[in-house]
Amino acid sequence: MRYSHQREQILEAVKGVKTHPTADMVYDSLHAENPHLSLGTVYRNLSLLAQNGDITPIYTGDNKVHYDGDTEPHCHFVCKGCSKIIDIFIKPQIPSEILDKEEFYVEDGKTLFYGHCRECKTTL
Amino acid sequence: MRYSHQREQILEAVKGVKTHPTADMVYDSLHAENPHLSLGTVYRNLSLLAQNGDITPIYTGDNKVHYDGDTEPHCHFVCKGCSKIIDIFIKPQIPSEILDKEEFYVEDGKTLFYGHCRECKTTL
DNA sequence: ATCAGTAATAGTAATCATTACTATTTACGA
DNA sequence: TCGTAAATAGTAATGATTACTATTACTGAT
Repeated sequence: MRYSHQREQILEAVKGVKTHPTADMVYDSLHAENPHLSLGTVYRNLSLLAQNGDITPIYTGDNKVHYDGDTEPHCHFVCKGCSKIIDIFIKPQIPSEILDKEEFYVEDGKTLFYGHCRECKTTL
Repeated sequence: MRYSHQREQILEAVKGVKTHPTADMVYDSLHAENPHLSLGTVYRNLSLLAQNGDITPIYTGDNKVHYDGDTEPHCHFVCKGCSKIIDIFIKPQIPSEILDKEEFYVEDGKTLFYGHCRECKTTL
C-alpha cells in the first residue's frame, strides 16, 4: 500500500478523537483543511485501514459504520437515546468451551452494551 | 397493535427457522404462499416485532439487518467466509463493574464472535 | 350482522449510506 | 527526470431501508 496524504489525514482523524466517527463525520472534520478531499476517498481508506487492522469498525445498528482508532480489544456502550458510543475498557472474553468447538473457529469478538447515558436517562 | 395476517406470517417465518434471515429473505420465503405481500410490509413488521421484543435484530456488519426468532439472550458466531450466523447459547455477561457506573446505565448486551466455519476453514 | 373509523397493506417513489467508474494526479523505483 | 501503477476527485450507480398514498381489512359499537 502506497503512502497518501489523504490516508494519513483520515487515520489521524479517527485516532485523534474518542467519538467513534462515521465516514461522513471524518469527511466533515477534514473538509476545512482539505476542501478537495472526496467522500469516496474517505470511504475507501476507512475500509482499507480497517482491513489493515489500523482501526476497528463498530456496527451498532444505526445503519452507519463507526470506527474506533483504538485497536486494543475492548467493549462499547451505545446510548439508545443519543446514539453516543462510549469505550468500555474491558477485553471481550471468548469462552473456552467455544474455542474447542469443531463446528467453527473463533478469531475475535465484539461486545456492545445498550442502554441510556446519564444525560438521556434524566430526560426520559 | 392490531392483528394482521401478514405480521403473523412474518413472525412465523423468523421463528420457524434457525438461519437469522434478513427482510428480503423473509420476503422471498413468503412470496410463494402470498404473492401480494409487499416488501415494505416485511420491513415495517420486522421493525415493529423487534421493538415489541418478539424477535431480536443482529448487526453483523454485512449492511443488512438479520433477525433471530429466539429472544432468549445468547451470542452469535459470524463466519467471515460465508457470512453464516450460528447461535451460541451462552448468555452475554454484563460485568458488575459497569453496572455500577454513573456515566451510563446498561440495559442489555450483544456479543458477536467472528471467525471461519468448518467448511470455510477447509477451503482457505 | 352491519357500519364507521382507524390501523395495516400494496405498490411505488424517495432517501441515505456506500460502492463503482473514469479521467486526472501523485508516489516512487529505475 | 521519467514511466508506471496506485490513489484521488468528482460523479454516477447500487442496494437496503423508509416514506407516501390510495385501498383494504380489523374491530368495537350500534
